[in-house]
Amino acid sequence: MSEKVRTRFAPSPTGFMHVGNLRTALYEYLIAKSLDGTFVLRIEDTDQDRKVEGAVDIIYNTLQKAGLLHDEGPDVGGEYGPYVQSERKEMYLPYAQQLIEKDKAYYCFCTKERLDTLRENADDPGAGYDRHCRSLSKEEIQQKLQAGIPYVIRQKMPLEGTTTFNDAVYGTISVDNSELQDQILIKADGYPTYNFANVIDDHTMNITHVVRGSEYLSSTPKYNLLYEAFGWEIPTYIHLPLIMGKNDDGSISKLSKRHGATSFEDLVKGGFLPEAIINYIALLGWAPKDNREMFTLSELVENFSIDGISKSPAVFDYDKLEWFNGEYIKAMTTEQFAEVAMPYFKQAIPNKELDWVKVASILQQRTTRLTQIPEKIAFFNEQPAYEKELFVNKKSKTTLENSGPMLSAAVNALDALPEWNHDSIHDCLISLAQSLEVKNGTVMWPVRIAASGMTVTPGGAVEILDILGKEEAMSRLNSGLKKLS
RNA sequence: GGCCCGGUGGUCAAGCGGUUAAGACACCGCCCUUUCACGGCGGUAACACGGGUUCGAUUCCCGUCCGGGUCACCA
Repeated sequence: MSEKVRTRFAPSPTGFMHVGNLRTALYEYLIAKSLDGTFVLRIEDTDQDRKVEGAVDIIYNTLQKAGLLHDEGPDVGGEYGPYVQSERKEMYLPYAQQLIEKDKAYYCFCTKERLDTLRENADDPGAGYDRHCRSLSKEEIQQKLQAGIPYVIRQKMPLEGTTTFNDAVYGTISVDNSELQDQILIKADGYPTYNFANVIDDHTMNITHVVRGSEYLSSTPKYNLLYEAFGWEIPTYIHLPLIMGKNDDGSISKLSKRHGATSFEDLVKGGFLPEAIINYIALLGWAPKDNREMFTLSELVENFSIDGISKSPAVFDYDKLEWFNGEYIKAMTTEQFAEVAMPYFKQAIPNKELDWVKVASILQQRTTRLTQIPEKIAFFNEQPAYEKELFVNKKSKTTLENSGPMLSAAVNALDALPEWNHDSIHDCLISLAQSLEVKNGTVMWPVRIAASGMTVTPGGAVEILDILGKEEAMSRLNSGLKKLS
């Protein structure tokens, strides 16, 4: 019987979802789904000091918004639960004791203080633990245990030889065992360390593909030694290239807060759509066989394959994300766009009821981030003060001298319109330009300036007048006229 | 510093012994146009370096350099 693929996303509840984590979750989801497998969510909360209130909800919300729905997890259940490590606390110690019996682990009674001074006094920055307790006699151990001296359990690394493992993207990697520290498996508070809990949980939850960032590459030999000590089958390792950020000095490093918005929530707050974020990060470290770029989540499932994963780190490019975002915005219907844009409309124009679909229609092609919307439409709410020099435009052939007459003619023609809508305004102004024998821009420019007070606006003179409504439009035009006289 | 990994335009990236070395973003120019966008067309720009292997290396091997990661009672 061939085993079903199972991947897991195992975040710690830190209070935000870093895009690197989200990308890992995405690939885990894609690997599982593209292989008809199961995607599991497991919460890794073994660090009691770092507990953050509400952090688990952020994880749920993010996965939900991103569309990465898990098949098993704390909230949806499953047959391998519990899915929260703190609730599994009791099961780790017996496994660690099993390792002690097999002489693959040992009790360590060293205090934190001793370790600190050890570290301070070391000339070699990579010296690490001196294995002081590794050779304690059985009697000494019994004695200390009975005396209630706090202890941790450490993994007993082989002193010689090498450990080799295979990674689906990086290939075969060998490390000298002498490089490996006797890492802690069980902490003094009884909780397992991440590395230990990971192995136990992945095995007991039947995880077949361990997917994680390449920062774990160098600790993977330790995992393997653990699997081997237990006699467990080693999972398929899939290490992902890191997502980097560019620093001010031009160097790059692991993407972090100083590089700007790096959490899913921050990005959404910054006006990016979840679909665009997913699409973009899917391509950070993976490429399809063809050169396609636009993918919905389900299209990613169809096209994803492990051999398309890249080895080299990728710099997060906000410009490219923004391009994707713009593409997603343009692909919406106007009504859909109006809906997602509504909070931003209300922010800029809290007290007026405009024809929001019309507003959306002039904005949609020029919006790449939703947060750009308020400043673009604020002039509808209130006309900004402007200098009459705005009426001068070379390309439209407008000057301080001819703008007045143009505007005046437009006011007269517009005022006489029986109907006020896009087409009537358009035809009126176009025919005005024709009868005056000037280019369209020569009448449109002054009208748009007077209507908006802005040199750059979404939409042209016609759209703006239409949305403003006749009363407000005429009032603005007339005050523009006053300014020019 | 030790160990591990990586190195194709500014960025993401195809390529997997023989190519005029794709494509996308960004940038620049032109066109369209009632502003700005959108759209269309075009352009600048890359195989880190040095040795091998080979008839032939961006592709394979070695070294150098550069970059990153990792060396916690954090995950």
